[in-house]
Amino acid sequence: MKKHGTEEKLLEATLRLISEKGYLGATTREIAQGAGVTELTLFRHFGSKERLFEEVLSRYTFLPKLKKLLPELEELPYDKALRILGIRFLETLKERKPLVKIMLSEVNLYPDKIRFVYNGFIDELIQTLGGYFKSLQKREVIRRFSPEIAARAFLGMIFSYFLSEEIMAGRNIDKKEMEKMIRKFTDIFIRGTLKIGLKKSTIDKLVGRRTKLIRERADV
Amino acid sequence: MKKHGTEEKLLEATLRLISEKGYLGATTREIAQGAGVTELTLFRHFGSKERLFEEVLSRYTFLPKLKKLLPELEELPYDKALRILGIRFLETLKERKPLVKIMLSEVNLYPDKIRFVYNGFIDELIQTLGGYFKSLQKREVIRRFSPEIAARAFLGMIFSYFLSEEIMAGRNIDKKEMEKMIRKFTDIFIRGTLKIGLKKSTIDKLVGRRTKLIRERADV
DNA sequence: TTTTATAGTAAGTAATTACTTACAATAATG
DNA sequence: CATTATTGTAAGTAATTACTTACTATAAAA
Repeated sequence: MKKHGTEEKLLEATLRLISEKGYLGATTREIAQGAGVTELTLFRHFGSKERLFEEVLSRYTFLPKLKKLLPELEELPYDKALRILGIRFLETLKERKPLVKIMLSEVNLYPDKIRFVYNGFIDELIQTLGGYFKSLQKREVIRRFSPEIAARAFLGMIFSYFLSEEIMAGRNIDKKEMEKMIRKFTDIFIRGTLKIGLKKSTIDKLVGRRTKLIRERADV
Repeated sequence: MKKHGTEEKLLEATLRLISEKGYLGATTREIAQGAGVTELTLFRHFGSKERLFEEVLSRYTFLPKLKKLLPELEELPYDKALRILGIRFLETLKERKPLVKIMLSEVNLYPDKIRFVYNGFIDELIQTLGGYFKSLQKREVIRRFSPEIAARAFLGMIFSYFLSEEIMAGRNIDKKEMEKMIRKFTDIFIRGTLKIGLKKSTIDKLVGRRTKLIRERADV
């Protein structure tokens, strides 16, 4: 008479198996077996495979714990704040790896359901980080640029790294490597966003552009 | 008596349907129908569904046209070179969108086959871009950092943007928006990598770090 | 003790799947 | 014209799928 435990086990097994074999590849029989119950029990609790899947999506969301990190960050130096945020982000991705896998492989089959989860996650993230950038711009620590685009850039570096290593290559990013990569990413990003008195001519010279010429559009 | 046309049509239908519905979701009947032939014709040509899929993977690879772009880049100013490369990269992703989708959603089902395609693509890309960075480091345009990691960072920003917009949100990135985003990404990246005489104390002050204190490790 | 909620056993449903077999139609090639 | 390669039609295979029905077992709650 342990209804609660049963549903939990079913949901966990579903998350695991669908993330491994995809929605169509994970059969209800397998899922039930993985949860240690009968297939019939699965249907008695969730009615259909699709409803079970929906339950998984609504239950295992990404914790928005990054949001409440924002006030703490404001008191830290810029570089350290970014590093902490980067590491937290990467840790969250690792924790929620099965969910990330599901989102990537099931967008086509269930666009609405997946996008709902994805947007809730990404929007919040970009807003949070973008807000942090805005406050730094007011304090004249970093220069003027679109905070949202910069947030995309920063998070994008990290996510692609995660995708490449953990999802595609199937490797495990350990803590040491993680910190090393985040350090290098943030290093580039910080110098790229800092408000330093850089004369345009200095950049031009370094970059190898002939300043006198009429600037042509990037006609690629 | 047009064998060639038949196989081509089958391969194209396979690429399209698997990218839309996944390997398990795309049935041989549908694929045959999509190619305008009988299901039997499909099996006569490729023997099995899996072999047909393998053929698709080996045929529609990412063109390594970025590699031969390298010599041209060396003659351009740094910022323009990066922008061109970024745009080319994004264009390639858009052209090969079905293949990207397949790679993302089928890594779990066919890890080896997918990783083969993926690695061939990503390695070449990182090597190419990394090589470009190396030469710029020799010419003292940009500062010292790991060229491969920087390449990952740059490409990662763009890929995540593509993933978010085109794959997850299902939107189409038009040329105008594409150039705008690439411009902003490269802007951050270039300032982040340029070799400018930046004193550590200047950075520290801006960043808000108290330089006198003992530097603590990023104990996150 | 009786009831009730939750589980299991066992058997079976209809639909769909990848794939096959036997045979006929067609059109280019020799 | 005869051959040969390619496609089609039609029917069917065995396996698997999500899901159902009828009945039993068990343990907590009443």
